[in-house]
Amino acid sequence: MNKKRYVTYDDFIKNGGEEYWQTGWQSSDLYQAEDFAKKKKKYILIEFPYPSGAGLHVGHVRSYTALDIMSRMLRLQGYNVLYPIGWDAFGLPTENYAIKNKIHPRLATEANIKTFRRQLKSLGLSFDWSREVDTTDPKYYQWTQWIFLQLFKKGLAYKKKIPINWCPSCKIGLAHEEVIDGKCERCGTAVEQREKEQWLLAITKYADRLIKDLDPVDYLEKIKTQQVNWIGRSKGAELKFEVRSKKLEKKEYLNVFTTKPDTLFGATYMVLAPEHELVTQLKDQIENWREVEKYINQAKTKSELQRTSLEKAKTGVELEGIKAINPANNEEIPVWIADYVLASYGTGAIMAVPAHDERDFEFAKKFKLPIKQVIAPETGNKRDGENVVQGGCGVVFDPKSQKYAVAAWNNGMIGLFSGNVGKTEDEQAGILREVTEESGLHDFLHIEKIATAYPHYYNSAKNSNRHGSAACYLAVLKTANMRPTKREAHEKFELQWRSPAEILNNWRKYNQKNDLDHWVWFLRQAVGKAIELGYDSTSDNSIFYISAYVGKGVIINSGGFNGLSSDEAKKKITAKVGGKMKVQYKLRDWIFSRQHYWGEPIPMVYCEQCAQRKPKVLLIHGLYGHSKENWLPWFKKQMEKNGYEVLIPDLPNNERPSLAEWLKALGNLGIRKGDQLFIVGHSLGAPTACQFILKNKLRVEKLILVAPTGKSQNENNFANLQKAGCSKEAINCIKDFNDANTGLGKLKKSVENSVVYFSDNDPYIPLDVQNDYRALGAEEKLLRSKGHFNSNAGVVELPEILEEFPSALDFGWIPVPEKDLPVELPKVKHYEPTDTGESPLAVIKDWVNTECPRCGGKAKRETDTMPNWAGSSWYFLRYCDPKNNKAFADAVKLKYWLPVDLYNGGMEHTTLHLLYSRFWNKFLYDCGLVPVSEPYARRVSHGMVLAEDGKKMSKSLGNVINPDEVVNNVGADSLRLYEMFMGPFADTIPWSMEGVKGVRRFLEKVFALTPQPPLPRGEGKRVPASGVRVLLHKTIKKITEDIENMKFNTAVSAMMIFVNEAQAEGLAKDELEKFLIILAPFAPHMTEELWSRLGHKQSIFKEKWPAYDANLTKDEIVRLAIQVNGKLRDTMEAAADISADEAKAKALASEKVKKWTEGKLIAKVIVVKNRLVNIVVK
RNA sequence: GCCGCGGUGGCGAAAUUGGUAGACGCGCAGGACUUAAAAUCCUGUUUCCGAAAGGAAAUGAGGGUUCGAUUCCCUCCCGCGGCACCA
Repeated sequence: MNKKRYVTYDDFIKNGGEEYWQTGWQSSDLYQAEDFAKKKKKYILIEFPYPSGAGLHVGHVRSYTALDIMSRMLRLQGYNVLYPIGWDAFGLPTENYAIKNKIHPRLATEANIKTFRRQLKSLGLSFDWSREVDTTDPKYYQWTQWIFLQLFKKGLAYKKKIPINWCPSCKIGLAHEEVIDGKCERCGTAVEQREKEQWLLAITKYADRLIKDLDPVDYLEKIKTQQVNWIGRSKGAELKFEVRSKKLEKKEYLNVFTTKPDTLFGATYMVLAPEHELVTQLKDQIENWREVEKYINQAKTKSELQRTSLEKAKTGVELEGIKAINPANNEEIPVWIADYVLASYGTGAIMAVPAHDERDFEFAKKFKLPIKQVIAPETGNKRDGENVVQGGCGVVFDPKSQKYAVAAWNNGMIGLFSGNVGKTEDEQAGILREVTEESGLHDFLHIEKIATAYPHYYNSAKNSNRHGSAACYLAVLKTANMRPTKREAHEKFELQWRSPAEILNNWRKYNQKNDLDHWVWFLRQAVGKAIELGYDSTSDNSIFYISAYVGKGVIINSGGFNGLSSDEAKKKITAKVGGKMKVQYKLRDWIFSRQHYWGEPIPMVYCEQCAQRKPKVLLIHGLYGHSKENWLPWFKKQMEKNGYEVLIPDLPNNERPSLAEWLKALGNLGIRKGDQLFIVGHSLGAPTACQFILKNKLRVEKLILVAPTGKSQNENNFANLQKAGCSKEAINCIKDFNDANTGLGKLKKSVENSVVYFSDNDPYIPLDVQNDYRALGAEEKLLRSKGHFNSNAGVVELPEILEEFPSALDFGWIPVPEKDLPVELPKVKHYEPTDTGESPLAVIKDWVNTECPRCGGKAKRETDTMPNWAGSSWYFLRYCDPKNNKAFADAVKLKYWLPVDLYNGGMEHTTLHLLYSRFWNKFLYDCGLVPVSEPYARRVSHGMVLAEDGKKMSKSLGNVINPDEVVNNVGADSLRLYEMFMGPFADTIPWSMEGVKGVRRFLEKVFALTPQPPLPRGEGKRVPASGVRVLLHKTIKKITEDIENMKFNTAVSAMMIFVNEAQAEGLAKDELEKFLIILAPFAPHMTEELWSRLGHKQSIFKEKWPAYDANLTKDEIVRLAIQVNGKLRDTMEAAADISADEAKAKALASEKVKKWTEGKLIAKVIVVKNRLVNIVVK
């Protein structure tokens, strides 16, 4: 107990009252989470801070306090709460600070952490300090490196040459997030693109799951949508175009990705990204190479700034001498390069459909390329009994009057001149005939087809519902000479001249059923055309313009596909030209290399000798198999192209094989233990492969089994084999092989990685065979309709399998053995980046030069380091077991604590950190190392705290609020309470020093409420009863619910209301105690002080959260509003749950109400229980 | 341009999700205490008319649905955040 006596709250703050309790808490185990405790667990997590030199921000205080309140309440409610803290300390600001001040980043980091720790402790946050982690601690980053190695082993980390953001002034590669508006964050120089080999993580392989698994978790909706948009999944087709050149005999093909294969007939040209490899490949065939080269170079040096600038005018160059063939109609179309096509998305090439894509449209207009409509918009709403018709309308323009001809109907509506076209009649002739019959106009200067649509509409003249193709023609008048019109034209409408704006205005009134939608669209396009042609110089071209139609509709101008809906046509047209449906993502693989000092070293070694030696692939065929069959020849060719040595032996006796014989034959291939070896086994080759590895004790990088035979094959499968012409003896051989295939569990040790392919329609290998190979711990992949992966099922290529092998860029990259981790950051004199753009580590010769872990020869370490997203991608796992030196965390502890029940962070981290950490967690889950596939059950985010001037706090503006000062002036409790009270937790709110005074006054009142010396139990200034007691229980209920819903601002206000009442009415001791407990999470120091002052020996945080009496939270007397016609005229008090009739009678009896109802008819009385009575009078 | 969020007193904001708009706090005004100031306490405080009683208007603007709209629907304006040639 605090021996000091504080008379006022001010005494308490000024004389170290808060520090006293902080010291007390530190030496207790109050806030320590207990592994495996029987109590229910709750894992509450804040994003761990970056310990910058600026110290703690009041924004940190806001979110940490909020979750502190949550944690404290949960503990009081009996939960075992984990609320940990740590430091995300690698990264640029510290490195820059170190360079500038010539101090080692390690020392700077330590100093900063010290400050942060002191500041956080001064706020009375209930972190479990015994679990503190620091990403820059080798004991921590050892495991960050370890996870990277697992990613590498599973083929998810790979090297690739990619363009990076290069600052020519700092001579350094910049991370995406270091580029602000196309300029270097540090020096403001415009950033260039430069090619560099980088480590990438294949997050795109997880793209689908990162979207799907958002479904069950409780994230704020906007966080989910931001993640989904960032991943940017789109479904489409990959289509192949033939490319021809005048000189070229050999055919080349160009793949494009499109979400709209239904518009293929409208593809009138193709565009490649300037970086597309085909461009340089075709260099000799391109007639205007100089011009093309110039454009490519321009695109390369075009800075990020220029690319993102507002000016988005399309540029491009045609590849002269090159043509592509549209596979839909075999038409020759031109090929262009343009930088509006991105190399990094899809295939880096597009088919351009200007009629149905805005960007293509703009490009086509600028370079005068043909525009061909192939989708007609379907407008209006489908109706019963539609007659199918064909027709259209004419938009007739008179250049002299600058007006358009319309039919003005008797009922006030304006129409276009339109009608049906006969079956044998030419469309244009028919529509012009209708125009002349109805208007009399016939002498035209210019006639042009504008577009076709498929409207549903009601024809009032013919009283029928109609649907069908409608074309629109623009007709520019030469003279206004007239011909006689049809009778209908005299009787029902007359010819008038109007401006297009007037016409649209008129249609707005009559278009309730969307019957005129196609006309609206036609008019926009036709007038746009008239403007473009220079006839119409008065209409507003921001309203009337020709545009691409990007919606759905009915297929036209597409051969046999005409009349289909665009959705149906997608699949059919794709199938016709041999394309395949495909999914694309905006998400790119994660660039994981940084050329900086202050990050985790990437634990890889490059060995020149190993790189020179070609890795071997041994492919073992199956029963009846040989090297010239199925996908094997294709595989050999592809893999050799990729730099592998491929062995596909023809094994003896392939019609009646014996395992011993096969193993012997394989043994003679000259495979040695030191070889970098990959083994593929197809069908019966699979058990052979397994036994071959076991027998020869080989080390294998990756084992790939395709449609493996296994003991789970059943008689049915063998019967199928027999039907296919397989002899009984051969079938017995299969059984022999399968029986001999044992000891697979041992393979795990010598095989780094394994994968098994099955097909969903394999007649011989049932999916049960998966069980036979489970001991391998292999990844299982199920492909669609591949049969038994043989040519009978049409499998002569197997592109999926190529992705299992590292690319040539990865040859020679050897992982550091796990026992040698961590690879520690060496001590250096300078942390500055080098002139060559290499990491500063590259110059530390002692460190860089090392031994190859595979061959023992001379090798060099990777000098790039990891981005600072690495350490933060798994820190929440480490908190569960922070001191473990055998594993990143113990599986059983993870099982107890995960998932994180509540995770709070800033919106700025929803796309990167959140996505990256979900990805790593999923990966570890797939490895069986983490118990949940989604790490965070609930994610919320906090709003920013702005400076008092409404701007962001910044040193240069001098508007920073330092939490230390606030704590010194008013105390930590006031700071905490104010940050909760300032507004909704998720909103951005400016700081107000005046506002702090308000909560401080509140705390002073509470302090004064506790008498000294303490009162005996049950006694107070008044006899305990009624009002205050009821309010207390209501307040307990509200605070409990508000904390759960993170509505801290209203919780504080409810406590203020309670204290105002208690001050006036007095308070019994037990009531005061209950109140102090609910206030305790918000103001821990003061409540702890008052608790001891009331005579308690134990901490208030050892108490139980008070329960409320539900009976007391219900009102006995309610105040009802009395409205007349919805306006408040009086109120009345009544017993709760008063009946509707009584309430009505009572309301009608009110004098004030009578004033308003007198002499009027009471039409209706609405009674809302316990709320109001509304009298409707006329 | 697209997506998401928001617009309520002088200020930060409440409003049981369609039911008495402005709780609570700040500020301001008047008063008490004081020689005085600060602090504290009391009273008032959306705007307009009115001495008051009372009345009218009001939740960015306009329209709609409803007995009743800050809340639901449509159109528009403004602010913030994210993405930005993603085929």
